[in-house]
Amino acid sequence: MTKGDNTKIYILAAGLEMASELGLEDVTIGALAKRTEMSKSGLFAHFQSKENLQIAILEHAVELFKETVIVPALQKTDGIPRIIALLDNWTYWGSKLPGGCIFVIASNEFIDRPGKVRDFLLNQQMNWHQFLCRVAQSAVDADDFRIDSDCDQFAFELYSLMLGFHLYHKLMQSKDCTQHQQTALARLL
Amino acid sequence: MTKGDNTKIYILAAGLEMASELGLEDVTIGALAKRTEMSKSGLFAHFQSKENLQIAILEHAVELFKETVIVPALQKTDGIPRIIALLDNWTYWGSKLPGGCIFVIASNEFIDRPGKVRDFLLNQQMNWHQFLCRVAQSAVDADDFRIDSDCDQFAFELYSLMLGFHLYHKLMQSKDCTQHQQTALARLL
DNA sequence: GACACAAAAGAACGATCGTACTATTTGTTG
DNA sequence: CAACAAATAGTACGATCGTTCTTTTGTGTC
Repeated sequence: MTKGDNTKIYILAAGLEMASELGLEDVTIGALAKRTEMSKSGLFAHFQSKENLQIAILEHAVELFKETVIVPALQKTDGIPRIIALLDNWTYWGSKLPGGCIFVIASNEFIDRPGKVRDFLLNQQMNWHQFLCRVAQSAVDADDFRIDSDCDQFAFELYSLMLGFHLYHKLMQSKDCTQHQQTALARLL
Repeated sequence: MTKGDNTKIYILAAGLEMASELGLEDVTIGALAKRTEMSKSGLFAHFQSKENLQIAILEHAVELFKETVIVPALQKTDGIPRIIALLDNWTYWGSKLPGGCIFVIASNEFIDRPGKVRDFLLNQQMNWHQFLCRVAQSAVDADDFRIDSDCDQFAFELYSLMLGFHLYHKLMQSKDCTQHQQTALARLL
């Protein structure tokens, strides 16, 4: 672990927080340099372009996401316990970032902005959906679900509940949304 | 209807489209002036500040939203027919804008950006939730729902499905998401 | 057609944008 | 400690940002 690598991680952590607050596009080199107490050029040298910085932030977020959400959930037993853990971990993940889950924020931001960042997000979101499908399938295999359950359908509905929770919690600061999400999940299971 | 009013409406229509593409923050005075073939200062004079422009775009969107989504739904009979119409109209509304529903885009954008724009969005989203609640209540009154249905819960789940559809459709371009949304709605009703 | 007022354009402001180039500092290795 | 490479800072670039002020153009009224 060289010095440059340490700095880079430090930058990316600050960049991730900033991206959650303002969106990826408004993580400007100058503002991020100020926040990390570096010079614009010193920071820029790590990434060579703003687009690379944006993708590096997302890659960093993916690593954190795996640590925070995926790995702990996979340690639970197959089926419903894992699904519940997944939802809990996802909520926790969103609570650690000021604007909530960076992938939700950035995905909405880049819906109509073609380029490498959008491509990355598209890929990440597809992977996430696939992962939810596999988790659902493992619940079927564990006999927690009816055998004819449509895993794609389940993944869509589960992620929709996360998106709903995100907006109700972060924008509207609804006190009931945790309960609403739990109730909806119970019916879904 | 004076000339200035006409121009203003024309600007707001272009601004709404641009905001759906890029987000409200990136609707730049200069870029919007180029798109409307006006001068920066000529355009600016209509709004006095960028914040006012952003709010004017949202107010314009609210008017359009009422015309497109709310009013036609209220013409349907109470209960399930109205709910189905609402979902259909909402989907149509999102399909007319390049980045999808401006309120979803802007809400995610302004989650952590305090100010008048966030306040406006917060209010608009609360109203939207309340409206969904009332529609659900009218379904209870029309005996389409069980009498003990929790309208808040229903509104949360219905809006979550819209948010899920939005992301799956606009970012991931999923072909199945219409079907998934329909299936989820059927179970919800 | 002259007058008054509204609407739009023009020009300029300091600030910040992303990026390029050059210098300086810091770390590692012989 | 010298030498070299890696990391960071300094400076400057044209472009664009939001905003202000002044000037021109357009519209409606007596």
